[in-house]
Amino acid sequence: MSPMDVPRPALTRDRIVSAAIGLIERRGAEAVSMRAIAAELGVGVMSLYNHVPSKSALLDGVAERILGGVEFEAAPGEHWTDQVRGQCRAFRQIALHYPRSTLVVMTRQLRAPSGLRPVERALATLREAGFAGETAVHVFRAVIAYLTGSLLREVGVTPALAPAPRDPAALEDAVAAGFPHIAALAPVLGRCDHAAEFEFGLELLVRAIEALPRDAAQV
Amino acid sequence: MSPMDVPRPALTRDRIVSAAIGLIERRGAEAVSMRAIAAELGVGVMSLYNHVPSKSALLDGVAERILGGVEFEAAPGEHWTDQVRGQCRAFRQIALHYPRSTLVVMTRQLRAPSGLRPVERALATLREAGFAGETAVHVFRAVIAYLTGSLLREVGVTPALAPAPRDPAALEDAVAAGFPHIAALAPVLGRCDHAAEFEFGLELLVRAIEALPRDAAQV
DNA sequence: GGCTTCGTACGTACGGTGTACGTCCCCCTC
DNA sequence: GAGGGGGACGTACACCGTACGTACGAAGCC
Repeated sequence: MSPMDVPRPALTRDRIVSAAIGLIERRGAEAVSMRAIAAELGVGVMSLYNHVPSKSALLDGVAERILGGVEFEAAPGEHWTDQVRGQCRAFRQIALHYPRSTLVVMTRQLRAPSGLRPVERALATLREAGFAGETAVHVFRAVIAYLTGSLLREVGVTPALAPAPRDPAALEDAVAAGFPHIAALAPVLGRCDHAAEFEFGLELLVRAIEALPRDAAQV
Repeated sequence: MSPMDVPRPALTRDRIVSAAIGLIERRGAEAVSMRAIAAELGVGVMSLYNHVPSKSALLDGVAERILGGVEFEAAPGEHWTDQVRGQCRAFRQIALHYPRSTLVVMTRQLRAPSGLRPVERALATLREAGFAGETAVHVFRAVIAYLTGSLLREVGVTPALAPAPRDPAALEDAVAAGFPHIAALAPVLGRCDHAAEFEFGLELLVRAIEALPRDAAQV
């Protein structure tokens, strides 16, 4: 009959994940509910559970999908420090592309390959740069920590101190409350060029890593 | 009458905040509900709203209380690099003292003085070390990013890659899936001494900051 | 072709959430 | 004692995740 002539595209885990991502980016992570996703797909709520065991697993799928979209391939002859920079910037790019999903992606610990591929690439770069196993992991974890903090700030999960002292009243309050340095730096604290801050800290880290002793320096 | 002879301690914003912190630490942040807090205090749910305008404001209070408990005073003659280290470690101490509240504290942007005091102390240290305003803020933000990422990992909000390859099967999977470096480093990746990792990255950052040009070096 | 089987979509229902609203009662002031 | 104000409380609403039972359409078998 006619309902068969307009078959909706089959309900699928992939379509559900896509709808969830769209919903998060459009209306925020806390607006995501199974009902909202079902409505978006024009489908009953419980039909989702035929393809996804739980909301938590669905969010795992969101993280996996987003993480899988990063481009991690390095230019062949690139210096290892530039490879590190490139991998960090690749991470930043996806975070900016899916800003409101960033916290979701970062808080899910996934064992799936899409989560391990960036780890593999980073460790490869560091070991080829001449860092022994133990040191490579230390460096890796330090960089990850910086990345996590930077990106969570940039997407607004964590405060940036940015729009605070826009008005002079807050500034007066600051100096009156015994915060002279904050008052003095208010114009600088009021702005936050995320790209510049990211590069500043990244350069700081890369230079520090470069100064570390290596077992077998190459290139 | 007799109900007056056993007067419950007056319901108070402070007591509500304390109950919330206790609940978060005992049963996790997602177990916090107005009903659970009220039950903990032996009180009706809606009575809470006489002292707290909303759950969000209550969580602000939690963040404020915890942040206010940090000890930021520096030893007088201390070198500025040791002051930086000390302030970072102070932050880590509260994070470890309230592990399950850490995400709540970090994701709330508060304008209250208790949130600004650590900022003021950090900026004072950096400016006294001879960093001009702009640079001081850049350095401050880089350190904050590292702190955020480190502590969120340590309290378990963000994955640590730690207990993954406990069993040899996962390791075999890793090498089979084309992750040779992960496989090779599995024993190192399997452990994560958070204190050591924290100090490693902190040292990396402090040395890098020390190498930065300063307008007026002192001490 | 007829029958069975199975996967998927769906409606209903339960226990949870934050909180708006109205009521009641105790205590303080006059 | 009378009046008033503030805090404690119960109820109610809209929403959440999801367990459970049902109904229907396609596929396999005789």
